[in-house]
Amino acid sequence: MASKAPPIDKRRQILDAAIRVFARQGFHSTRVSDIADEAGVAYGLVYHYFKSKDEVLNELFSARWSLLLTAIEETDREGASPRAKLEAVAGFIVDSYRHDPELMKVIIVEVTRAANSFGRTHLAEIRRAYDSIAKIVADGQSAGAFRGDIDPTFVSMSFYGAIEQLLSGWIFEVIPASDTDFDQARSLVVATICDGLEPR
Amino acid sequence: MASKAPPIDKRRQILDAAIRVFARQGFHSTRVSDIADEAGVAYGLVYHYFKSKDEVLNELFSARWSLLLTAIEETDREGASPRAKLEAVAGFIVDSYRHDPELMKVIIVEVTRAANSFGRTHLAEIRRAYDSIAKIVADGQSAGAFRGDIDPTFVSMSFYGAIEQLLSGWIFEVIPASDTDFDQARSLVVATICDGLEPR
DNA sequence: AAACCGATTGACTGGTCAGTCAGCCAGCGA
DNA sequence: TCGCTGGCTGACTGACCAGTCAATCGGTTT
Repeated sequence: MASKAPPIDKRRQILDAAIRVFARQGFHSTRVSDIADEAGVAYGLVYHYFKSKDEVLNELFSARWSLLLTAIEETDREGASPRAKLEAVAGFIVDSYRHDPELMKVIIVEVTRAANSFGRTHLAEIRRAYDSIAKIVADGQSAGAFRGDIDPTFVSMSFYGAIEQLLSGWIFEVIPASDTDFDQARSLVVATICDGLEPR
Repeated sequence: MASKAPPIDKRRQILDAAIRVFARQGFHSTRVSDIADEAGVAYGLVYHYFKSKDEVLNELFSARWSLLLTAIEETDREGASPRAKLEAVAGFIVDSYRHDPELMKVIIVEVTRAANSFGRTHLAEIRRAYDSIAKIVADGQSAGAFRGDIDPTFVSMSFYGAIEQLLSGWIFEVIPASDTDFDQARSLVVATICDGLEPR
């Protein structure tokens, strides 16, 4: 019987359509009617499932970002070497892009880098990622694996900023994006940061 | 006599007002009337000096960015060590923020990181900065000062991304911003990148 | 078969601005 | 003194679009 199938279906359909349209046109220049058209659904239905256009983006961001936070915190708890932890974090972010470039484009361009609009709304969630990375670095310093004369917060921002800039480069086709490039990028960022961090 | 003083005056007044208002409210949520009010000038005068609201931002960006490009290319031509060159580039960007935080906030938030709107328009100019940095790295590799197994483009993106993320942290008060922090940040980014880059 | 109910539809409205334009005013040259 | 020019003014308009809502549809319960 599975009586409650349809509602979930259409809602998901709208979210998926929104990813495609936001990625293509950007949040500000997509009309709600664009989302409805792309989803093959009536205009009003978008408002049946979501309070506003903003809420659609919020949901897309929060769902994905919480996966990322969980992955980072999980990695940290697993107790590998600090360097391996950073490698895992970089890997997860890069793989997120590899797996669903359109969604990651929307998240980075419209939220993470849109600090004046949606970035503000989600600042606490975003900051949690910075903090988790900083914690990995700080623990690495306590354990003597990283040198202690650098502020972990600075390192965390640089590390995340470097990764995000590489993603942006792929997103806007400033730099080539093949599977090889993805793997190289991950090692590069970690190697660069760590070889600068490790005691000499 | 200096007969042509007034026109330049008001135009500058509008640009300065725009910096303040864009920094405070963001480009999208400032009305042209906000700029006019802030400048103490009639609404229509903005359109006397500028073709559109967009053109005001374009002018702010291009004027400042070309200074940055000149500074980078100048530094490169001066023939110091590759590491010193990168230090100079990082220093110039950080000093730009220290000197005029509001303008740099506007440039980064509304252009550099707004790759879907103004970033697109100015992509070529932005890319020139990446390319200049990549050239410094590539030359460093040829000279044997940097190890050669890393793509200069990747390094350039990571380097710039790290700096921009630190600026964003200051702009949105995620990390503290004192003179000491500025100096530390500059050395940190360069130290991290270079100590990872230099042959061991 | 009749009442009911949530999903679905899309025409319509209200508010918001970017950009226009008709004209004002101050100084200058004739 | 009288145009004349060009910086300057701000009320107005046309376009755009998020969000509303009254109506319809299809299935389920009584």
